[in-house]
Amino acid sequence: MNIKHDKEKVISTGLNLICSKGYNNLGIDEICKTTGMTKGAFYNAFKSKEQFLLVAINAYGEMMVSHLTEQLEHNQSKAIDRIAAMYDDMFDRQPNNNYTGCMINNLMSELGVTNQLVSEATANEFDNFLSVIEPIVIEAQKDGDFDPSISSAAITELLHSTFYGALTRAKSTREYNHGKQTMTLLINSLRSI
Amino acid sequence: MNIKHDKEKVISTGLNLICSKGYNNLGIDEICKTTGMTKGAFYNAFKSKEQFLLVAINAYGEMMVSHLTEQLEHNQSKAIDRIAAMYDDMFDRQPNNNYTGCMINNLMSELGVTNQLVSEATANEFDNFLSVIEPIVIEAQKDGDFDPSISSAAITELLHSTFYGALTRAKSTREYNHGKQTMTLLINSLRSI
DNA sequence: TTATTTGTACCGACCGTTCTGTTTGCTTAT
DNA sequence: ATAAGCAAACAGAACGGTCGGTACAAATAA
Repeated sequence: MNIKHDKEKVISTGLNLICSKGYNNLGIDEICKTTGMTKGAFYNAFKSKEQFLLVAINAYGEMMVSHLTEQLEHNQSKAIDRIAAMYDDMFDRQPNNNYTGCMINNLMSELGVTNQLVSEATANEFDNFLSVIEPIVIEAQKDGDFDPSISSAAITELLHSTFYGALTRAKSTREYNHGKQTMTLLINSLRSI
Repeated sequence: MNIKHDKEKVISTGLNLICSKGYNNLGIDEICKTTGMTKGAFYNAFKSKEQFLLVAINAYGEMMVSHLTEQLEHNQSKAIDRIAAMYDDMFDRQPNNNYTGCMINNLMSELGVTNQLVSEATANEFDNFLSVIEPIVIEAQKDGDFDPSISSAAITELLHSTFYGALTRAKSTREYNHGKQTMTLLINSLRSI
């Protein structure tokens, strides 16, 4: 049961490739070559390219959930500020990531219409992200920073949808300040009084 | 000099195919077969698949600009309501379009990182859309519905970024009411007083 | 041994593109 | 009017390359 090129490595490498090149534009050969594994090992570990994608989506989702959780965890600053800082940080990372954006958002867009399994998986991961953010939104409502009469789920969805829209735009402009400003304006508009 | 399969038809057909299948997942053969033309005719009209895409982006952009202009043109209702109605209408169309979303948004996501020409073209079309919407935002500011102290460009960008984010999400959930509610919440949050 | 994992050659299908040859419709000379 | 000449438009077979996936023997573990 010794796997030379363990799944972990292929997944994390392939994940980055999918992020930057997209799914249809990425070949198995390139995944293998980049990882340093061979096709035999790849197809021994995954039954198809699609299944590999589903595994990668899952891994990416878990990664992001723990990243978001960490970013949002309680510290000295207020909930609304932690939310703002999290989105700011996400945009700040884009230049270093060559503006690859978010894998989930990219795949929803590329395969949402044509691949049922992928669209279900990405929709599911999106919901996972919302589940991490919503408690902090509720906290901000309790702080009186967000209007408590508005559904916390609706606010959370608005926040993350806007984030994804601005992130997609950043991919083509290769510029992240507009995105940061857009998120800031949104959060300020949601601020009660 | 008579062109049997005039460009117009190929472009409008191919445009819809790109919208629903994406660029990398769509072959010239399928474009030709769907349009009823042959490869000879296709490559006589376009020098490459990429050039065809650029032409299609342009055609789609013009189509959307005139559509948006029409939707937003002055009528009995207030500017802010026309904006809200436009986004509502856009979501209402999604089920009929099989949740293909917006071609510009899709291409920004799929090719933004890997294709310079396409990312420039899509960024340009996005700006064109903003140019159509911003005057109506200014009108809403004059009506006192949007805060006039906020940059109209920033408000417009926030509106359309959120729209794109929610549209992408709709692709994977195949459901458009969340998107409509998100846009409504955003517009109400932007409403002054 | 026996079972599992790896490396590599290979398959058929499909890709974007180019090719050759044919049709088409306009121009021009008669 | 009509026929020759011509260039653009068309049809669709063919090309080299790449794709996802498989076959199978060698290597490695149990």
